[in-house]
Amino acid sequence: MYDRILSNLNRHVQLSEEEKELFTSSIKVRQLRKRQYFLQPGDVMRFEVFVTEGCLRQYYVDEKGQEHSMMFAFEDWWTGDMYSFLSGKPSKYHLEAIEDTTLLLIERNQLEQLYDQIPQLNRFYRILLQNAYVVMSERINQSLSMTAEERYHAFQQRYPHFEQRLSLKHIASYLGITPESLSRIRAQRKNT
Amino acid sequence: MYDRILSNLNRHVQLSEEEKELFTSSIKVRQLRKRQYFLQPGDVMRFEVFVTEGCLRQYYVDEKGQEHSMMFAFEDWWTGDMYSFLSGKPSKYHLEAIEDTTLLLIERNQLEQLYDQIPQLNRFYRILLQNAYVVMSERINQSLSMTAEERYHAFQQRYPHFEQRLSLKHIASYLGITPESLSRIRAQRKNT
DNA sequence: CGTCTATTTGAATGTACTCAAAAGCGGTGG
DNA sequence: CCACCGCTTTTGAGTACATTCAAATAGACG
Repeated sequence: MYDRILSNLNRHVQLSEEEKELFTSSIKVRQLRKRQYFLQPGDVMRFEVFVTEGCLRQYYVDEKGQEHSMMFAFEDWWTGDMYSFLSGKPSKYHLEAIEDTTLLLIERNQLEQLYDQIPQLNRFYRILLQNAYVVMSERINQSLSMTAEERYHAFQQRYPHFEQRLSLKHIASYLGITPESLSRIRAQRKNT
Repeated sequence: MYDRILSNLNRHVQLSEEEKELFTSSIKVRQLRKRQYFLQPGDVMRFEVFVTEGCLRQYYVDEKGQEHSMMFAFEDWWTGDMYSFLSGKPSKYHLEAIEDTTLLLIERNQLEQLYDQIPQLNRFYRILLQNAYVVMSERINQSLSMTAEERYHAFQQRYPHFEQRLSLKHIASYLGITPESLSRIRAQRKNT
């Protein structure tokens, strides 16, 4: 049950058995079926979310009614809504399971306690966040310097396994282009 | 000298006098004149950087030779290159003073020590990073959902004071458009 | 003052979008 | 198991927004 999250922690910190015990005892489990929502706009995100199975999509619907995928979290990824989680204010995002999904949850208060009880955890979340930040910068970089086609290929290279598990529509909304455009980019590729 | 950085710290953590002493004793100071570089591609970023006076621009030059501004750090902001700082690998970015600038620097090793000596500092950098992350998400959001013109107005609203201190060219490269386009957007505004 | 860079303006071009319709695919219920 | 419905993907035609290239103007700095 907790193997995946513990080995995830273990990438950056070594915890004692008691610490592991303490950590896992703060975890809640949540099952979602495909198309179910974990969070919708207006909700407050009260948890840190770890995906053990399946995939969550975080997306935003703009004033024009367009969906924009901010991130996909497959098994072994952390996700959530940092802004809402920290500020306690309502989220702007949807968090939707795009496959049958299992989540592990840590509530905010619990996490604060854990920070005190397991000092290493500060380090762990710092590293997690730093990595997330670097990935984000990379993405901004790409949105500034690349064409739609280049962004698509960069996406394929960085996340080779995503392609099979995501619909064209979802990938397009992550890249910031229309499904039609992505379809054309793909078609073009095949004929070269 | 250290007032600005100490009151910056004070936003999120309360340090004792000894802790402040310890912290400031790890700081190096660096003066840059307008157009001087603090970092260039290939350099390794060895410092956390705090701007006390002036402004640093972080930018990236892509394969086509285009400049893309990733961020501007005015007085009272932290900046750097997270990726290079953490990994010890060469940076892709330029860090250029666009005004006469004063920087406070904390070397990586020193910071690691400070984390141990001043546990609160973990908290401080976590919050700093969380905020930076939220700002970044916001920016990705905008690049996915807004036109050039909308991004420009969002930029003006969020950073009303930047406009006077940044050139059109720099703003354009931050928004991901050409200087010509931004010039036209501005011209259009005036005639309505 | 002269030089260099930044900004503006114009015309032509291109990339990606919108709208529309057809084809493909998957799931559901009879 | 097949037929149907809804959703996804593809394809086409016309359009819009932003780019490129070029040249003129304005501004900054020595």
